[in-house]
Amino acid sequence: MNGSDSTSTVPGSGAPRRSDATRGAILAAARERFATDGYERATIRAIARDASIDPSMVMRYYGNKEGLFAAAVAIDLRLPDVSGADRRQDGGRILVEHFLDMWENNEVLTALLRVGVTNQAGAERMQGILRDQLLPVTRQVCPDPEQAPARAALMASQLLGLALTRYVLRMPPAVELARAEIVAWLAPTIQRYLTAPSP
Amino acid sequence: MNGSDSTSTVPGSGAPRRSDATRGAILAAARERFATDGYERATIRAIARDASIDPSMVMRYYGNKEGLFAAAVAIDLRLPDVSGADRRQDGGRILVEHFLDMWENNEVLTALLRVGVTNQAGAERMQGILRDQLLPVTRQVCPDPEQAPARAALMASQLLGLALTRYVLRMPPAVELARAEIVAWLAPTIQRYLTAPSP
DNA sequence: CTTGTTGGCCAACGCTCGTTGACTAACGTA
DNA sequence: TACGTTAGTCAACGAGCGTTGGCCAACAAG
Repeated sequence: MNGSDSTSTVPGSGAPRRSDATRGAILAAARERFATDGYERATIRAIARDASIDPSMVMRYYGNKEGLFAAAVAIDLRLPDVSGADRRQDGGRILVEHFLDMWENNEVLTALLRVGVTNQAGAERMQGILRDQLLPVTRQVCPDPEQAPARAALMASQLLGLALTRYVLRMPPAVELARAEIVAWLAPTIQRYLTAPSP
Repeated sequence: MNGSDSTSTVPGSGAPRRSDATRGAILAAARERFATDGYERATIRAIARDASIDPSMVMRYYGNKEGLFAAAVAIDLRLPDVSGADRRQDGGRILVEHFLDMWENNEVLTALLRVGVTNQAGAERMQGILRDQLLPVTRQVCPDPEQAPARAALMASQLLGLALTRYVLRMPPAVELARAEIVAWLAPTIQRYLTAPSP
């Protein structure tokens, strides 16, 4: 729905190609299929059909299915800075709200979660996001940097668990929770994992 | 590893069949494959190979792949009673410890989580477990029974999130958490979702 | 206009899958 | 011993998959 990217893979790099529209259509279709079907059931043929091109084009542009997945799923959580003294005490709420925004506007996150569960490359990609994006934020804020990995893992468990039950498994009571309820319940949890003294 | 079942589907019902050993071997192999590979990549041929029989036997005994999955994955969480006045204040810790025991001794849980993410029938099975097993316990303990679905969903999000990061995605910091650490961090969270006044 | 390059389609390959049905061996009973 | 039932094997089917290579059309540069 959003226009985060449409044509060229890396905007402003290299010469624009005549095929950029097709490349973009393939990536968009791939993201949607991976998000709804997971890795195995998202077939190249179905993705090509969605993009209204021939399956062989996918191979030409992205090499193979794994290459397509790698190109389609690039995630930048754009985590907000919560290291300021005024924001530190509010980090839980800020992070929960940010995650809800992300998950509800970006099908790539659903795609990666679905793929990570049945595909080793997908699982490693998620490990990388924890390590390169969530862990640094945690390290900046939590009391003892040595505890940062454990605290980041706990935060990931709660945030991914919410995404799992609400956006992937679509368990009715999790779907029916209002956004404000989720924030009210989860913010203290995340805040505790982030800054509370270790129990 | 545990001997919760070995031969006949429903112990003590119907006449024992000569093929009960084979049926059991098929179910055991199916559970293992579904747990490690998920639904699509767990092929009937591989399961039959593990059980040292012909793939057609699987079809004969369980009809088709969905039937095999339904027979292989039957989950009873055996949730402890935490409605007693003395246990109510400790429900969080008791439930977290119980879940850890379950997940570490029962590959069926991993199988169902892996399958639920990419398979509609699996997702519905998980919804049923929330509804029929976790929800009743929550309803008995939480202050306002009308809030039970929301509270149960919150508990499920944290507990399934831990299982996801630790047992499925195997994120290193989540794997390295000691059992006591997990209990110490998660018990207050679950306790709060269970009994704290709604925020 | 010619020619090289790029974008795209088509038909087929080899493979694996779930599933089927015919056939054989072992068993239990009379 | 004879026979129906059960357990199991074997070979094949149709379909869908990822992937390949050859071919044609549109464009850009000389």
